[in-house]
Amino acid sequence: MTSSGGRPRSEEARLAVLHAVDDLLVEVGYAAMTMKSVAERAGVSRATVYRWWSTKAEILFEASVLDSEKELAVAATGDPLADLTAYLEALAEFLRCSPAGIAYRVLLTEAAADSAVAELLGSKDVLGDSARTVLDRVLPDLDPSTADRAAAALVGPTFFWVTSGRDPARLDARELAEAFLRSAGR
Amino acid sequence: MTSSGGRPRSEEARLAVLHAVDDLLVEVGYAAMTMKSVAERAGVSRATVYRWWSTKAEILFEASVLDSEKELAVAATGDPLADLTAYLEALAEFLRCSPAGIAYRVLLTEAAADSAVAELLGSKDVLGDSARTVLDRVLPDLDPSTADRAAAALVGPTFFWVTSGRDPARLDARELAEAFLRSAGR
Amino acid sequence: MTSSGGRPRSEEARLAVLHAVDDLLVEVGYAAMTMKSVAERAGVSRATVYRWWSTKAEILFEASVLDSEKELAVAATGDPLADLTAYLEALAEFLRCSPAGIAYRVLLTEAAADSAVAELLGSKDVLGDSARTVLDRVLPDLDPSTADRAAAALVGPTFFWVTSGRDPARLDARELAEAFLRSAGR
Amino acid sequence: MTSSGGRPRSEEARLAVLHAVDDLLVEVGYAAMTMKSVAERAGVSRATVYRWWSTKAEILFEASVLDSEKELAVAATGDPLADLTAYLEALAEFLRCSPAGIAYRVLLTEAAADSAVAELLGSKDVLGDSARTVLDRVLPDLDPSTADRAAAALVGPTFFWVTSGRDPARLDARELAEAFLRSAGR
DNA sequence: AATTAATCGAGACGGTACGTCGGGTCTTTAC
DNA sequence: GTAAAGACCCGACGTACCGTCTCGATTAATT
Repeated sequence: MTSSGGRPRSEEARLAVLHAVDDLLVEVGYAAMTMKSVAERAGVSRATVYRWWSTKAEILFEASVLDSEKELAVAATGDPLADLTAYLEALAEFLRCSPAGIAYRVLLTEAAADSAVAELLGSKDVLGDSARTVLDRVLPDLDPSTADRAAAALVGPTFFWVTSGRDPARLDARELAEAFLRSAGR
Repeated sequence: MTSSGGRPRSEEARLAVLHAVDDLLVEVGYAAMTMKSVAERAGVSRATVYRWWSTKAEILFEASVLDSEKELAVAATGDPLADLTAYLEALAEFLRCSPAGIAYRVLLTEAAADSAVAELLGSKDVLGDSARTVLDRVLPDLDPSTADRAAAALVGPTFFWVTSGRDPARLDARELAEAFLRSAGR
Repeated sequence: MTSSGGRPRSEEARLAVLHAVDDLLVEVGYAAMTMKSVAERAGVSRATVYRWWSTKAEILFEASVLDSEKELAVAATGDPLADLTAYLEALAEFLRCSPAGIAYRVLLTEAAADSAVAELLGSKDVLGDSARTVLDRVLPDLDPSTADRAAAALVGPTFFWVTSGRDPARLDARELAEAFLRSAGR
Repeated sequence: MTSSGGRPRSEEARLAVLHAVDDLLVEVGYAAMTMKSVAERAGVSRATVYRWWSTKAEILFEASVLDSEKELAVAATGDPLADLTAYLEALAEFLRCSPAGIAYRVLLTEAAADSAVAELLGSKDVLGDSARTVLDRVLPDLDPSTADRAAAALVGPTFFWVTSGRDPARLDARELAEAFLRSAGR
């Protein structure tokens, strides 16, 4: 038997850690978010953190995936332009404000240098998946082999705008949606 | 007189540090690139590093700006499509391989959590400037007030593709250039 | 309960540090005996040293007190002159050769400039106590109010001789003991 | 000629350094008295300090010898007891308060570990010389071969009392002088 | 007077120790 | 068998002083 006897894992501790990571990320940033501070914020011993996660990145990834799906989901209206506009607005909000979104951006950069993080991210294409979900709806006859290029064309401008710290007020989701449809030949 | 007396700053040491950050960034990544390792790689004392730069980010920024301009410059051919294609190819290469480009991406992410880094980056819009230079050439009648949105539309897809770790071989600069011109209405 | 949980302090580490200061003091002297070198010699991390002692002086004091009592103890023979002679010989040996004695001398000097060290030393009068123990035996009717002056008269010449670096071979403990008894009116 | 031309050494700088050392020794102690702080206090560049002295100890020794002789000199009264009492009072004052005296005590301790300092001190027996000068006067028929033991008997108790941080008010120079004469057999 | 040469202040240089902090591990007791 | 407490070793942090060095500027004695 794998688990005979013994004290069961504390779900309370697990969630406390995931929330602590979200909080600390927006409060002090990735570099200053130490395993020690996570443990203290969560009211958990450091050993407990290490028992379940090896690195900051792992905790962050688990916390990010936990929230990203529902934050990037948009209701289908039947109108392609409206759907795309809603998605781009949700995307900007996600990247700019949500702990899950910020965590995702941080992990993307860490992945550039740390192959373990890269592999972690490869296991779930958060942004690509959400974009393709919307694209399947508004462009049902899209060639699957180029779907990810279309996703990049859709996500890219907003992603760059937010990531490069430009003024979010000057980001016009509707215009970007129109431009996307126009370039897609529609 | 402003600076009488004293041993002059060693330009040799300055360049050694700037090259050391470039090297270390690609070799071990941002997090593992400690001030100590920078000093040792540069063959310079830690005190000398701290004398001229406060943080890793400052060194990285100076190193990045040093190289970015010439790496992102493309010759004018007279053909809009060719110019844009060449630019997007240089951009992908810059972001994916160049130490200066990787440094820039790292700094963008750090800026999300560290306002000092954000301010640093605000002093020079490396990617935006290079994109606008090309846009001025191929779309001379572009409204200046929306030039940065056009720049984001041009840069965004490639930026996202590279940043999210997608296969560079499947990135088609010519197609992206065409899509951009199409969405721009020629 | 006062101290439940937690790993107990390593007595091994404590003794290793106390022995390391003894060794280093005689090998390289007080100034060159850095906290770093103490930790390395003891095979202990610097953090562990700092966890239990704030300064070199504190370690040295603990190490000194640990050994001084037994090194300065002399057996009672019943003969005053023999007892005093034996004590002065032990005293010279202690001050000149014993790590504990050298540590004590160093601390006395440091106390001149550092009030924290002065307070430390005030908590235990190593030399005075040992001298009074012998004096109680050989001069039982000594006025307690002047016992410390008698102690200074007994200890002083030997202390000065050794401290000022004079030839130990020319130090005659018996003669000093006789002179002391003579001046004490006995 | 050995020294043709060139700017002569600044006597002003020399004295400024010697005074700075005295001041700093009593203000911050030996350990905290860095070469840098000496230079700054003296209003002199560090290079100038290093040009003329190799170590703190050398500066301290030169400063100490400069003052010690006159501070330990006592007028001859013709009365042995009065002469000795005056000397012991001057000695206590010197060791306890005078920068030169404190410097001397510090150097004695450093000498225990640093042979260069020991050699420096061997070049001039400040305390022994002063004691022998007085002894020559009050005990003219003293055997020269045991003069230094007598000096130790005279100086020792006061030296120990002050060095071990005992209350100076309870130090009775006259009583010590009487005890010395008693033990010397008149 | 012009030259020469050793001095001076200033301050950057490569080192090293400082005392602190976070890394991850381990040991103990409590649940 | 998990959890909390906390000591352990390790190594980077940013600072300060070490002693050396390269400057430009000053200051006499020698040409």
